[in-house]
Amino acid sequence: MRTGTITGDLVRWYEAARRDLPWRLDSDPYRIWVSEVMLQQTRVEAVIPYFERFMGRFPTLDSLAAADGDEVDKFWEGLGYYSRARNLHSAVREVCERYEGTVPASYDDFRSLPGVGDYTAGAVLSIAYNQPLPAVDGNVLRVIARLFAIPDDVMSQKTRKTVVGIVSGLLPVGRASAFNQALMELGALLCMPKSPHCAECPVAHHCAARQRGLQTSLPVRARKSAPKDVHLTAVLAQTADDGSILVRRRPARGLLAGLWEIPNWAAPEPNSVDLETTVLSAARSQALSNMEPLRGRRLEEMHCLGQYTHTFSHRRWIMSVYHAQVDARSHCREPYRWVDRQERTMYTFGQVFNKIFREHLAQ
DNA sequence: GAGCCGTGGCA
DNA sequence: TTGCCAAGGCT
Repeated sequence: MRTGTITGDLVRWYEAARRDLPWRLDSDPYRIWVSEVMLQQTRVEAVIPYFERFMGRFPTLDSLAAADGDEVDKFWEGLGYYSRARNLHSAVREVCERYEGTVPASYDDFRSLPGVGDYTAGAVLSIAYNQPLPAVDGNVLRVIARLFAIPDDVMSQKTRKTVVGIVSGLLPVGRASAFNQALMELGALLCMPKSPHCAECPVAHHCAARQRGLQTSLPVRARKSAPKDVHLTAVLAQTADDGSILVRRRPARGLLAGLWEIPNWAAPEPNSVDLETTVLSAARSQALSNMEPLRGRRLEEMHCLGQYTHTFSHRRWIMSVYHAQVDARSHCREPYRWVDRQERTMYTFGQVFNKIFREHLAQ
């Protein structure tokens, strides 16, 4: 293998090995921006179908700016980290108002938009405009930590700054786009977390970790704390006449902010020793007191649909789900709403609720 | 700095 | 089953 500088070897490899991804068809800064936001903490394979669908509906920055927020949510449904969609939506509206619809090339201007941090600002401006800015994500932290055998926790701000400095020093003027993408592509295709493919790596001969046999023990990352258990009771109320269900909008801030849900509440102390009938009657009385639209009504029939466990990044829901039948829709106000099967598909739910729908409601 | 904020794949 | 991970940002 012909060898040169890290930068040269990396860019040469990238030109040959780069994947054809939908956001690499051109250098439209809007498309690249959307892709970068979707890719935050999310795998490429998961993003591709979402990106295609999103760009089909919102092909231009203006079309996204003009869209209704609830519709944007619907196109994000299932991707997670929903504040990304809200921030992106609000940011493109700001670009329309303040920059005449053109993604600002100024780092300070672009970086100040909601949802745009150091990484995203560097990535979009380098990839779309070829600006010589570092774009340090998880891939780059790993690749650089190995190439330079950095033994420190890569999650710390200090180490991150070190890596930013190293990348800045390697950045080739005029090839920033290819270089930044090359670092990330290397992390995704060869320099992977578990078993790096060093034999195929274009910069293995530059790699301090490989020389010292440290390639699988680097980078060092602090361990994340385990998600905390939350016990919930949820009631899927449904009318006997047309099968409408009662849904509720979640608060604008916090977990699954602004999305819709099957009404639920903190379960009283979980006591598995209780008889089923005791638990069921408790859920019934809670449903009647906690769900405002059901207050003073009669539940025709109620039974347990099962227990659903859903793990978020920092929390685990253990949710007992009940089905309650009522004769017809009752009066209801926000945040509650009765929706029929067709209307339901227009609302955005967290995946745990969609799973319950899939398993218990006719599609 | 540390906690919050989703999801699905995989060992 | 559990833990780890994947192109982070906000408070």
